[in-house]
Amino acid sequence: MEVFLKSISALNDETRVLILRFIDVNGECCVCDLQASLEMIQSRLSRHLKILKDAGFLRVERKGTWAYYSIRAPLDRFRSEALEEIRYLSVELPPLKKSSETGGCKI
Amino acid sequence: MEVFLKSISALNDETRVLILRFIDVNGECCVCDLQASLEMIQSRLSRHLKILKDAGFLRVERKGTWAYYSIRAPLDRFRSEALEEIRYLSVELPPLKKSSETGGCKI
DNA sequence: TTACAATATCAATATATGTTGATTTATGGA
DNA sequence: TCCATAAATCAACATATATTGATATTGTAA
Repeated sequence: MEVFLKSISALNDETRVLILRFIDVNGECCVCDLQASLEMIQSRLSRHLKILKDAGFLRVERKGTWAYYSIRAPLDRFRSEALEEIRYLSVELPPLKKSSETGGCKI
Repeated sequence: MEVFLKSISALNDETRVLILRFIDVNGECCVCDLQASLEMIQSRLSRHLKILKDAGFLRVERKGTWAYYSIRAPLDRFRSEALEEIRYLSVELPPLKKSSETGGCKI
């Protein structure tokens, strides 16, 4: 029950659904890319990324001071179905801004 | 997005997951059966049933003063997967008390 | 070591959601 | 009609969660 509710409550927020979808579409992103692309302040983004990671949807890989988030693989059946459902939502997704490649973050 | 989040937020509560599972296992139940079986006060139960109904998981059929709730059929793919997931949770399910058959409700 | 950048966490506040007891609505019977 | 029962809704309160700005942590380079 706990694990199920953890997955569910992680999905129970429009911001996090957007983040999941964005990473699903664009692949691995570092936090500052997400900040730039989704126009969210850092503490807010960091919080939601942590919730999605703890619920088993995302994984993090640290490279120096950067943290790269991607969809965790493999996802179990239910999380996979949830992600599939999110793929079919009509969401206006902002374009990816690769701030980390075009001259560093400094956001 | 709205519809998806409505489904998710309906599932985002241990009480409602229990109610869903209980009705899934026992079939159609009236509110006073649920009250007796799950030991919940009426207003609390009624609230959660409404949320599950509005989210598309349950349907109601009124028979006189009684309201009978059952799993809505057919469920769409995602709701169906969610229900399937709930079937595999290790939940201690109280036995059904058919108060409505054994001499009326009067709870 | 010091400084700085990226990220994580904390504290305060605002908003949403759950619980309860009281009230209201709807239905059926005397 | 009047009353009783089942169920829904309301109001007050408690708890949980999101947002923000500030602070702490971590890693890198001078």
